[in-house]
Amino acid sequence: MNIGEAAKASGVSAKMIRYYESIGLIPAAGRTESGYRVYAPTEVQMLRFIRRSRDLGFPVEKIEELLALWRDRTRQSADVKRLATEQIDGLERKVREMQAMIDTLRHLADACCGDHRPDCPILADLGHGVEHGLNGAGPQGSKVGPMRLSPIR
Amino acid sequence: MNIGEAAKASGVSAKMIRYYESIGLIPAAGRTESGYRVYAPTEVQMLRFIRRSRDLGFPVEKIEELLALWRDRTRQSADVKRLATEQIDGLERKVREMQAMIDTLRHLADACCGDHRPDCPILADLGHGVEHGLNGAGPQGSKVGPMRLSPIR
DNA sequence: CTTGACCTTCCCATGATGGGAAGCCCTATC
DNA sequence: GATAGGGCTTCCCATCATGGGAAGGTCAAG
Repeated sequence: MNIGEAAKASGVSAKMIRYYESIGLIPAAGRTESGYRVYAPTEVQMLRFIRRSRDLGFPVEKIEELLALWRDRTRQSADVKRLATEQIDGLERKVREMQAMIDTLRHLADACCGDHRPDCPILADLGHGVEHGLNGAGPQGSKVGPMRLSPIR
Repeated sequence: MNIGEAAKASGVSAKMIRYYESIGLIPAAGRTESGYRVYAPTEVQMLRFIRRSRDLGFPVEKIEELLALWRDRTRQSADVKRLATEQIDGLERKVREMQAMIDTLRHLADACCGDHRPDCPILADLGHGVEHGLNGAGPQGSKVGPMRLSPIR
């Protein structure tokens, strides 16, 4: 099985397979006499493992740990579960941040009539940087809200 | 006002101010005789605009458009609103993707007892790549679900 | 005049991925 | 057997927004 076939079978692009090898996430593949990489079903399975982990949002660094646990017959499932719950927590944090952005944006967009006239509360907010009253209840409204979030990245 | 003061006043780091200037997002700042950048309140306001737009998740490319509309007295608020709703749509798409990951992960984590034993449905799923039965109802369950998502990025 | 805090430019790194060039290899077809 | 086309190899570059740091100039307070 050469790299193209392994890529198709695993869902990981040939480019990424080489990359994963270069950073040591997977061991160096065997080679034919002419230098082509050769993959056994075991290695394809490992690539599928990686692909699936990526699909769940795990960074390569964490996938390294997951792979180590996968290979370790004496692992403790608690370690795996911890990685999973940490991943959940990280994703939920990002979701909360983005949801806050969405809430602010929707509030602003709702206030913008979106016609041919130039007046626009969205630009007014961005330019002025004032409180935008997501809590319409008045001046005693708490200052909490979807503002000043750390960037997503 | 030098770059450090402008950074503090706007919430944009000096490093990023220089970067924004280098990519043409903001016009080149004035200079003192000795070469220090000088910022007027107008420019600080523009930086705050950028900072706030970034906080709402807008990429620099879109901020360029927002700034252009901000400066354009003959703009149509519909254009601003379109940018905002596109941003909302993009964020919501990402939230949905992440929520699907969270759902899958939570399902797997719930099935993992997380003790000292090596048996782990999380690793079994990642390694085997099988259906993981989010719909516990049986074999007739639909195949839809939080699988094979495009990466977040 | 020295010291420390600031400024300047320039280079490098991130994380995961793709694009592309230059060159070798393999297979099928003529 | 020659040739064409597709696949493989390595190497470099780009992304996107941000930070780190080095080398060197500048400013203000003591």
